[in-house]
Amino acid sequence: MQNVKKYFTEGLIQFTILLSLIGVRVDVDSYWNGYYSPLEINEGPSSAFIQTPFHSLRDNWDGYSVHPKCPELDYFFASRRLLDEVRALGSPSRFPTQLSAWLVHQVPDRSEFGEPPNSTSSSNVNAGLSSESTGEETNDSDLLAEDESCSTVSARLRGRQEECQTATQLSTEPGPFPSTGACEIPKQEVELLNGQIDGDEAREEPVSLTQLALSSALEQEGLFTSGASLTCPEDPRPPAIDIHQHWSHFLSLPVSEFDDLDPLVPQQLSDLNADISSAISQDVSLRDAMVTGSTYDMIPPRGGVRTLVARQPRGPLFQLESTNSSDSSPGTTTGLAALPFTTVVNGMSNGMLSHGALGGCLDEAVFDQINLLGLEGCLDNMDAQLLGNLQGIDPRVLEDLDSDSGLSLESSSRGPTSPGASEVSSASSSSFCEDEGGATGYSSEADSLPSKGIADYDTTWSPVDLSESVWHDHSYSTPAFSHPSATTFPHKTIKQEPFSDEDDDREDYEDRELSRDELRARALHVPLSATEIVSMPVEEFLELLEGRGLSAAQVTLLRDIRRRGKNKLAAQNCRKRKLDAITGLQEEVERLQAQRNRLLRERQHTAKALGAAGQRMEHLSRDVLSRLRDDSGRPLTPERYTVQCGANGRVVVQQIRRPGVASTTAGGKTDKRKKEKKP
DNA sequence: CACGTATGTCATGAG
DNA sequence: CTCTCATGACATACG
Repeated sequence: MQNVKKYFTEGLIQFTILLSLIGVRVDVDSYWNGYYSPLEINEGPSSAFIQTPFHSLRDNWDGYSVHPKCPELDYFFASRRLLDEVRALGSPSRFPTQLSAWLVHQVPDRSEFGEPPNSTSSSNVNAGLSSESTGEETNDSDLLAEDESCSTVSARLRGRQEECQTATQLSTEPGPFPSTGACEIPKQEVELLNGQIDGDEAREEPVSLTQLALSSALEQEGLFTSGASLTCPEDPRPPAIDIHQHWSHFLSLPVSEFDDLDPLVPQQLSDLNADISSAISQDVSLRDAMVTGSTYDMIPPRGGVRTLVARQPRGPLFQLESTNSSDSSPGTTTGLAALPFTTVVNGMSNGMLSHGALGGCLDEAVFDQINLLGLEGCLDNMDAQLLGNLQGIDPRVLEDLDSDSGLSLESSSRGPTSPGASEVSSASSSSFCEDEGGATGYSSEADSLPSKGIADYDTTWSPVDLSESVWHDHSYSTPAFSHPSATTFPHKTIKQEPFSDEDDDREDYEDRELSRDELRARALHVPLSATEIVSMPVEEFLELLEGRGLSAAQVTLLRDIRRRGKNKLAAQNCRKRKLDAITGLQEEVERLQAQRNRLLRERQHTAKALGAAGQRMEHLSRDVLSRLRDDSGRPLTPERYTVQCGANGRVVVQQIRRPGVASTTAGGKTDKRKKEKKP
């Protein structure tokens, strides 16, 4: 009997929970106010969030003294707590919590319907809850994290319901109830419940509910439909627009139909999947557009977000740029200070270049330039053989210089013009030789400059400066500019590798490695490397320009070298920023895609749960109606009665209105029954 | 040879 | 005004 009442109570509670799930405020107070009114459910913390043993609640139930032996004790507490849960569910906006609450109640229901009861162990219950609430996606950490809050509430609800079940079991046990306080429920309430409630366990009841006990909920529905007749005059068929049918329709919707409930995500799952694919394709497009696989690889990092890592397309520069994103100080020489060293280290690590070999190349380059300038006399201690070899480079050097277009070669004839003016004048594809008839001239100057170059060198630059700077001046075409000390190491690892092991290519190597500006600088006997020219402070640079008695061509060249070097660094930084921005956007796209997938999984999970809730609610509604009796003692049929919630939150069993037939509200009916059975 | 990429350079604007 | 930086555009080298 107690099980019957418990079942009925839980059925009502679950029904109210289900009503709350669809946004209807549930108030069962009016239904139970005859038993223990007022139900101050909203007073104090909800029992769902208190881990108080139910034994302690027995003594503190709003002044009501409940006897521990009372068979209604479990029902009493269960109802109170479950009502608290219903109230705690609150607005429909907290749907996940509500859904979790419903899922919580699914578990004991299952245990009632054949699953092995484990309600006596809260740990077991909680364990079952975790597996229940998460469903088939328990291995999904995201969903677990998302459902953590819901699971917490669910666990509490489960705990409360477990207490109720425990109370039920304890109440059915023979002997004194193990409670500290005395509880007592009026006898008429027990009678009322005995008369009203029955269920599958009703076979335990002696007489009255046998017929109901013979059938399950669905069977009862058919039974009542066929044979039962209520005292209320009504048509045998429900109206077309029936709340119950409406609910049934709502609850009988397939899972996919519940997708429409989410206005924020109106698309169907199939569409969403298509969107995912499209998003992936867009991602790939972006990736392909911005970073081709020939140069970059998308490697999955630890965090799951792929990052761009350069495969050293032409040197370690982009590897440094792409990976060292933190070094994003725009254009600062300090930020780029590590470039030369990194380049050197990388080049050395590759084993493609030895310091000795590079030293030889540098020597050759130096001698080559010296030879070009006719400065052999200044370095008479150099290897004549090497110089002779280097002399063969001269024509090609000149050709290369001639072929260079867009050179901003400020001839001395134009005077020390501003960089812009010189660039405009040099915008044409005129060869360097042709333009450089003056101080910065190269080919023709090679022959005409020796004496002048020697003179300039002697007058403006010290031999020490020349030797040091020339030996270090190999890095203008490389991203290494900042640290002069690093110039002692080879800077050009990109193009050195193919030629480092072949002596025949040294000439080409040197020819390619030396930038045009460096060649010009050497032609003008500027012993400073481009790195030094670019990286030196502006004060020092100005002092250099003004204090050494440089010619106009030298000043112009120095300015251009500095300007171009600065601009080159700026361009590298700009491209680095662009690449970082692209990488960041790509990571953002991936992150959003992952979030979207997670939300889609959550939505799918919710839709499944909601569909199951709908089915459960339909069954529960029928079951509840089948367990109620009208004035004639006959069960209520879903065809003629519906369980609804009023605007005030009251749970009512409403008779289905039919045209021309007066109907009674369920609230009145409920109250009526209560009044009838609780005088 | 065409194409894509990397890099350097120039022009320009802003600080 | 000069210097520096950022950036688009263009040119060139290279695979």
